[in-house]
Amino acid sequence: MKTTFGEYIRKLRTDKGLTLTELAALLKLDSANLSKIENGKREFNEKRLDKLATAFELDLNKLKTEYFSDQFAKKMFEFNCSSETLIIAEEKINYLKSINVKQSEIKF
Amino acid sequence: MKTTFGEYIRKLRTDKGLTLTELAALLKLDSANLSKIENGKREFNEKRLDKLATAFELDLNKLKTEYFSDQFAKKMFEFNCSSETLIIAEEKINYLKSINVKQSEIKF
DNA sequence: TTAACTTTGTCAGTAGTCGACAAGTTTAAT
DNA sequence: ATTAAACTTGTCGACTACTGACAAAGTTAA
Repeated sequence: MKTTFGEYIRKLRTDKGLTLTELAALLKLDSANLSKIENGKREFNEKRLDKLATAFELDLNKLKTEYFSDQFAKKMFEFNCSSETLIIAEEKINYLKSINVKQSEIKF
Repeated sequence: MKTTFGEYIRKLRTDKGLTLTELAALLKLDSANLSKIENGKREFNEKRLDKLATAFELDLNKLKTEYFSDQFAKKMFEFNCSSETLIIAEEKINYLKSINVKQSEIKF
């Protein structure tokens, strides 16, 4: 699982013996654009994650993990972020969750 | 450091006794929009990170850590991602780096 | 060679972001 | 209570980036 998201899709597709055109149809997108996605020249739109999950009978949560980790890695690579960024990110998620709880408490 | 990026800016600003208008001028943006940023209703554009660093004499790397961790946390919170996402992200960064090294080797 | 598959380039349409301004609200001092 | 400064919120046009679509070129394997 250390591949990019594009490489990941490609593997899924070829393992199932599908052509770009066939998978593109399932995902409701152009085969040329799917090619670009697999080669990392376009982004896969997160709105299509559920379609991808159904196409390959995958767990959506695993897919989200694969997808968003890819997004984050690309950003951090591009901007040369320290690996501490991910640690702080985790802290912030908890902070956001706690805020959310508080807000719910106030609301109801 | 468990705050959002907006709260982080606000703290920096108020600690220095600056008004929105004053800081906005330093960052070359509208005070109304800076208000939205501090309140999490608009994004802080990453292109302005260096201006922010100079305004508060901060280390740009620390600032990037703060900024991108915030971005990632928000995404993960919004899409309810598993915390495994961050672990996989770290693996992928190493993968990207190794690819990059290989490409450099080929190129030169 | 030829047919299927894949890659690459381009472009118009569209969606989302950003700067700017106006109007409204809050805060603090008098 | 009045005022002024600080802050918030809503809106809108301009700008930018993303997306779908198609054509054309390149690759692969029979």
